[in-house]
Amino acid sequence: MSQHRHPGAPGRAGAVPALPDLPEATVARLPEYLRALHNLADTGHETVSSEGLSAAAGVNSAKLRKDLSHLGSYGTRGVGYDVALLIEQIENVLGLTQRRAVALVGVGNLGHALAGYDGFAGRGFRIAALLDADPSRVGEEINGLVVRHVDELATVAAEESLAIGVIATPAAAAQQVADQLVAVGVTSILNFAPCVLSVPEGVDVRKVDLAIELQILSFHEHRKASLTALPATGGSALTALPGGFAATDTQEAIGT
Amino acid sequence: MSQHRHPGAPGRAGAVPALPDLPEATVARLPEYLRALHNLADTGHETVSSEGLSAAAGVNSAKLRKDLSHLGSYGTRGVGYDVALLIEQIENVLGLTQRRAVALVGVGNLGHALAGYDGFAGRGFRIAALLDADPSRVGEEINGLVVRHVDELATVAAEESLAIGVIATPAAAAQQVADQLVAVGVTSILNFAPCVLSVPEGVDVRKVDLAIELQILSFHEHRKASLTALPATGGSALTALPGGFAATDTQEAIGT
DNA sequence: CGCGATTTGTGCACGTCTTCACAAGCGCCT
DNA sequence: AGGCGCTTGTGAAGACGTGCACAAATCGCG
Repeated sequence: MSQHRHPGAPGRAGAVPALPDLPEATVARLPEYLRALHNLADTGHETVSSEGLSAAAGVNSAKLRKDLSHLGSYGTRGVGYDVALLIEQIENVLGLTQRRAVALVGVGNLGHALAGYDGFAGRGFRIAALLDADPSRVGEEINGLVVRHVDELATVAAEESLAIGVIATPAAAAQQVADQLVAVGVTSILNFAPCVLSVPEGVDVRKVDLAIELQILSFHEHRKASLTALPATGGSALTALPGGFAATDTQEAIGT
Repeated sequence: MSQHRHPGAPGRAGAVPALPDLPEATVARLPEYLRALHNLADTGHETVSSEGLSAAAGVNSAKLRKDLSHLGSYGTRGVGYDVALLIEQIENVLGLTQRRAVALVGVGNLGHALAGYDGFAGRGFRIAALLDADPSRVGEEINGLVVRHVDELATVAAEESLAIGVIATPAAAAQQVADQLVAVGVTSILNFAPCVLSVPEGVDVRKVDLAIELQILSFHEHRKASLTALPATGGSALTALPGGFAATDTQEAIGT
């Protein structure tokens, strides 16, 4: 039951968690593994093989093993991974041991939905404040939180240590909000506004854009339509895929 | 003003648009370029250089040129790209010339927000139907559309050709909805439910998971905190980044 | 105690993506 | 017409990510 201590893990740092400098692609998949692991834990599984976990997470088993190997050696050959231990390790690496405070700016259509999203509390986050620039929205109560004016951001930041800012404003306001977030010390931003943010070095920005996702799907749809229009060069070109389909964020064809 | 005809473009297909088999990474960035181009067009720009466009889209200029070169040669050396022409070409490649019909399943918290999202109409999509399994939600009118029961999916599909299905249900219902979508011929799915979907070959699934995005940010936050805790080995390790930061979906540090 | 079944962890080869650096091409000015 | 500056398009090299295939390690059983 070692709380969080790699026995002889690689990576030479002092005493602290010892960040193993994970590949970015691995980091992006760890949350996926974590979710699958929680599911397994809830259904009473004590251990899981790389094969089983990879199936649950929708990835290749070799990839999963390589990903996990970057965290250290937390598996037992011939047995598999201890579910509880692995959950603990991944949460540790992702920094989810502390419940991070999230400030959500923009309480419009999307902001409302995000404020009511239960995936926050369940996955290591806590909405610390709802903010909006529109005075008519200030004071509204959503999910037990009162909307405050965005200019109170400094006050909010003083009250508690904000880790992450979520921008759910129109594109026109996003840059200004980002600047305000950065000004109060936020160094991680999740941007739902369809625009590019410029931020100083050291600040991370991730973007989620619904329209972009749809357009990527549209491309594939367009491509598939063109393919079926052709007389299928070389056998069943549709059932046996051309073989360049699956990519970064696209899952495809996981059996029956 | 050639409507859509590559002069001597590579890629040997019959007469139709001639899909050049773009790299997936390029496809993922084209929508970004498209948005930047629309902004430029709205502000009166006739042409734009790769440098200018790449700055507006938040990417490297060489990458942008290589991406665009995959579409064909639509630039003029010494001048740049014709904004209107490039918009047309990208929309053509992405299959946005036809307004694709989107079926949105799950009209809960998030579904409401998506139904009200104006990025659909503006970017080549049209919500063809709102569906939900909850009878108490059926009949509700959102944004001019009436929510129908998910079992009517076949009827909806018969009425018009559904291109894309969006799943905004709880995770528990997502797989069943996906099956239903596939059953009526949908071959592209955008999944907001935090779970892995299994679909037959030839069906594309893209996933958007808020919690995952936050957890990835959490990791970087965690890492940055650990770094500042150290006595900064080797000069200003914080202002001069370790140099392995920027990745797939993460923009970082775009100057002042 | 040894053996076989099982599963992890990883070296290696391959493919994809990114970035640099520069030749080729275009327009403008003289 | 010729030259000059600017910008595209691309070859090549390097970084990164993926997946195979197998050795090393562990458990259970006879």
